[in-house]
Amino acid sequence: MDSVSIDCLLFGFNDGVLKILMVKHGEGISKGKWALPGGWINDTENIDDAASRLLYVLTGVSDIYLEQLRAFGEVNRFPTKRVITVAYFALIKPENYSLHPGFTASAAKWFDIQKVPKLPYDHKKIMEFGFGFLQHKVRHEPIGFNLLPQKFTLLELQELYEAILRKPLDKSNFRRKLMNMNLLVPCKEKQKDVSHRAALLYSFDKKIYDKLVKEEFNFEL
Amino acid sequence: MDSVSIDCLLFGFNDGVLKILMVKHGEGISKGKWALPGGWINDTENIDDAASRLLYVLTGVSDIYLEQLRAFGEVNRFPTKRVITVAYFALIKPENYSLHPGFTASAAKWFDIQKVPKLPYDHKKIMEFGFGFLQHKVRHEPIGFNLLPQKFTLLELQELYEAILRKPLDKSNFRRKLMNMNLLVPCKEKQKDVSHRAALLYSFDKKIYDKLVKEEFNFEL
DNA sequence: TAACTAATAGTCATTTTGACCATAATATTG
DNA sequence: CAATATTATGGTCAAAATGACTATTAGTTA
Repeated sequence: MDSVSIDCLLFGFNDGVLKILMVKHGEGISKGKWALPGGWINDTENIDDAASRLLYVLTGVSDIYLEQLRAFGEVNRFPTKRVITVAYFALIKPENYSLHPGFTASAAKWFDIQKVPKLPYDHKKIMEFGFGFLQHKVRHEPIGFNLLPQKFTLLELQELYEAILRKPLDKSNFRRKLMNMNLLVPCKEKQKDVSHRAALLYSFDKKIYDKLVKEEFNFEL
Repeated sequence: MDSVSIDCLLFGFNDGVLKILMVKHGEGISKGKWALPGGWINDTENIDDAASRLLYVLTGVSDIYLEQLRAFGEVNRFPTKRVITVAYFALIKPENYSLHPGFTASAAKWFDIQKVPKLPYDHKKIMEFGFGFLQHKVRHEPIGFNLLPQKFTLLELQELYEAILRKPLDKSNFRRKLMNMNLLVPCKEKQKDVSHRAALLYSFDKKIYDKLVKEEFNFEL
């Protein structure tokens, strides 16, 4: 089973910017290049488990929900032989995971999605597919639980949506729509250390969040 | 490359009922059983091409748009060895394709989705995933071009939606929503041989249809 | 203290929705 | 042939949602 591989596409959100987790290959034909964390599936593990394992040994990131994107299987996507890869997707808070490169990775780093270096194989295609998937997802499921800090302001949430959808949203309408969903619960706390009026902090109502994930939901703004 | 297979999930619509295309295995460990059309990927073909080829040799169905669903890779999903399968999905009009079983298939037949026999491997899981995919798709893309005859009545279209969503829809509201999309063009023809008032026939406006496929679209009814 | 920045709240016309009701056009039946 | 049945088609109406704004508030900083 050396003909099927895994590639992981992890999105994070930081300083108002969408990021992608990449590793530098420490060996093999693409040594020295940055690419998506990935590797070979063992014969004795489910592919979902292989994705978790590989992500962990390469980057140190574990205990996250990896969702399958799809398989990529162009004949010549890999240079030396025919390799089909199954891509996985996740959203996490970068600050909650320290990166520990290992196995075939000599480094691991978050890249601003707009500043990703040239990628080997069809990783650019995978990335673009995954970003499209994220754009679709954000419109039909609540998102943010895994991307924002526990407590956040409405503007931070809005900036997340704007970064994913790549378009400006109306502050007032965004606010109204979110509040009508009952998805957010106000904390008794305010923002600190800002050079203007401090905003109220909110957190997600886990119950309603989970309900909306299942329910089919529409968020066009 | 004998460790990756393809399985195809084809939906059709006939007599107001959703159908699934299945083949009877003519050889191998599941000889005599009905299952999704599928087989092995060659080393020298893209997986999308493998899906088209296998569907053709097994059932005679060709020239359709097959969309990848995802890979299924539980360790024990296949009895004799470790096999990862990539599932494909399509919507077609059964009456437009004559079935010619061949290769490892001794028969090919459309099954009412509610009356599918017990399936081998994880084909039931694949079918359920595909049906969920279809339910999601119908809410966010126009659907029907590949499922309904060239000219159809509004009630036929509504019955298609009801079969997929598995819930009754309000006739008047359905009509209004559809008409406001400008997706349908009235033909100058009416239904024939019905024992009640004949309905006007419609067909899809291909341009608007294609535009809506791309656009992100919302259809909650 | 004035200027600035972002938070928060509200307005309002328009569109969309959901749940109905009414009438029209055929076909079948008694 | 009149009554009945069946589906088509069109309309109503209140409630909710949307999009594009405007206004006010609270705190910072020059």
